[in-house]
Amino acid sequence: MTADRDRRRATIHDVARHAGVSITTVSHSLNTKGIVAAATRQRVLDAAAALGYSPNPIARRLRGNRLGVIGLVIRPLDSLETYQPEGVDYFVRFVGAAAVESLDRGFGLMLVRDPTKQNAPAIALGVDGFIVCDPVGNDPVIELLDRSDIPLVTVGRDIERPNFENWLESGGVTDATVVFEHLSAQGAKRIALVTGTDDNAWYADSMQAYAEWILAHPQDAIVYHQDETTGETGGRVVADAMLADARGLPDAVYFLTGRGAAGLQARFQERGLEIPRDLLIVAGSDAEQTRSAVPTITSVDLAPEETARAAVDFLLRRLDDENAVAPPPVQNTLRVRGSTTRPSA
Amino acid sequence: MTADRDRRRATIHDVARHAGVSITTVSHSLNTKGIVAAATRQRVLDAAAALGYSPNPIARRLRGNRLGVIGLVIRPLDSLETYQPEGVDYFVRFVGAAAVESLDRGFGLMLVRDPTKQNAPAIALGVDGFIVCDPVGNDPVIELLDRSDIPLVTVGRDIERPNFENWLESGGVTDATVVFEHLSAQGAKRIALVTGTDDNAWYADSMQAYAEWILAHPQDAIVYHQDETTGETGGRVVADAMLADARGLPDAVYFLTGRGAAGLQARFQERGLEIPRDLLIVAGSDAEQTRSAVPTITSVDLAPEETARAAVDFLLRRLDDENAVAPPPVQNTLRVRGSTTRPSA
DNA sequence: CACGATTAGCAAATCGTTTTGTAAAAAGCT
DNA sequence: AGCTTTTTACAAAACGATTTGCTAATCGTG
Repeated sequence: MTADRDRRRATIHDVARHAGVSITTVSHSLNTKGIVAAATRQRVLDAAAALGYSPNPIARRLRGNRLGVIGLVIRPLDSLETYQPEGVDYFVRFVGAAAVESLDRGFGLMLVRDPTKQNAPAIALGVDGFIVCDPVGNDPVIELLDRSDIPLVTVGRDIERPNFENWLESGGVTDATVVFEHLSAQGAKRIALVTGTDDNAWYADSMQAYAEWILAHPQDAIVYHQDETTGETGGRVVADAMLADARGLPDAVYFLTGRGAAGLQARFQERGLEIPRDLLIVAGSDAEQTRSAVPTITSVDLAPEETARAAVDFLLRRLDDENAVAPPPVQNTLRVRGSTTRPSA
Repeated sequence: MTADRDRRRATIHDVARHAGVSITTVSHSLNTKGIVAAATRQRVLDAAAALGYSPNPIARRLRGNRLGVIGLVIRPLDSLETYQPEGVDYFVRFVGAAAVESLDRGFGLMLVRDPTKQNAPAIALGVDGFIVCDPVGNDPVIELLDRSDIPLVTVGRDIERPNFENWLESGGVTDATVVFEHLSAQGAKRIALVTGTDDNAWYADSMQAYAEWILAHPQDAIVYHQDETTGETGGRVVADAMLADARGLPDAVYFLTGRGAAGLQARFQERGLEIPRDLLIVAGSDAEQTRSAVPTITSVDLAPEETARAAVDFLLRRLDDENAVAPPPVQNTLRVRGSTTRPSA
């Protein structure tokens, strides 16, 4: 089952010898560079085919060419000490779609941890380009890649880097406004917002949209921040905090993380509230927990697949043209479900 | 925001010049090879730190060292003309867990399409090792990697390669037997088996277990094969075929793909059967569709996360020790749900 | 002080490509 | 024939590391 002869992979030298020419001529023939007589070129091609030769991508890259790999960093997963993506629906779907799109375009997709960390695989800085998903403010990963002259594209902007332009919109002001309008249409008068604790654009934009909404529709500002890594438990904690709040309960909650929203709903139900009769709930990202909760929870579908494809496409365009411009934002949609559908309506 | 000077990344030569030594000494100092005076070594280390030097992984790899990347090929996704992983629960979870485990061990995980195909990224053959998930019989990918002397580990064996030993068990004879026993305990007397059309070990082992079961518990052999890429639609097709079968309906169906099982159940319900009263259903792999169907469908949990971690660990061990031996099979469990739970029971 | 053993450090080869510069051969022109 | 131009092909220099010899310098020891 092992290689019959211990013959290593054929190199350009083998092809040259086999065709009776120099390695220069081989290289030129294969890459249609330089000037090579048609007959010679054919001879080289035949020799290459006979030997099953394919150029070594590593050697090629060393000389300055492309490796055919793009790196993907998912920041929110990164910041955790122990990577724990289970149930993090959005990222799993994002990775899958990004992989497919890259592969279809002839690139491998490499998943990498924060490349600024010491134990990061060294190859991280050898790839052709990077996609950074949901960077934090003044993200050191952007800093590093930028300094290393590696093209990069982010999904969601770095809120502390107004001059950085290579980013795609991913959920933002409009999304949040659509949610508030929906809640309002369902009769909500006191809307609460719950974000995570990361310093990213998604949270910042949602906060801003909330502030603007309140200005136009006066009510108490009810905002909670809950560490996104706490998942459903975190949602329960927020529910308890709301129940203990002297200002009284809101009549609608916009919880940005899907798992958190599910935990919040479950805890409120345990404490005797009926959803959606007593309280409306919307999750800012769709997740299995929002789809399988009872009642099912209205969620923003952030369209991770489409976003991933757009990100890969944008990066690949930038590889060829440094000045390629970002595509228009991906259209997200609100999936209205049981948690905001009053039986009467 | 761009690099202030167009200073490229520092090389070993820069460090050597800065420290006033030769590049040999730099290399030796950094890798603690050779013999270097403590003072010199410190000087080199300081210079390297001052310049922010880190060795170029590509150059390193060219000389024969490790790249720090492992490749992952998911065969069932590969065989499709258009990669379409949506809803394929098992693989998405597998990829996520494999990525985490690799990253934690200092390796990047690169997703690759069938590297035997022409348009595959060239780098595919430059990685340190490969994991191939669910190889088909006499898999050309194994052939290629083996010939290229790239260490590889498969999840599920290649059924036509009895001598190939570097594989992990993934669902097999035991799983299927457990399912048949469960169905039998719930009163089933005519069990049908539905596999996909791929030529892999999972299907083959299930077929064999079925054959053995029938031998011990005489009944008609009712076996269907349905292209796994057809998803829920495929499940409906099988249901219709069973309804049209002159031998009459089975009283239990073991459908290996989760989406297929969900489609089958839905179609039977449309045609007036009540599940589980009239027919028991078990899915061979868990999926969102089996969890959210009504009733929920009993499924085998193939433990993709644990399997992925075991595969990465096995491969990494084999990188260091060619003779490392495969770990024991991962324990799968049967998640009993509504589709096989008779209210009476 | 002479001698072998050890310690330090360097030049050069190597990995497999691409690219640059140059020389030889062929062709074109008076 | 003698000269310039165009073709064709090659040798050699990158790319950035690791590793192999080899030469000095230092150290013990009798």
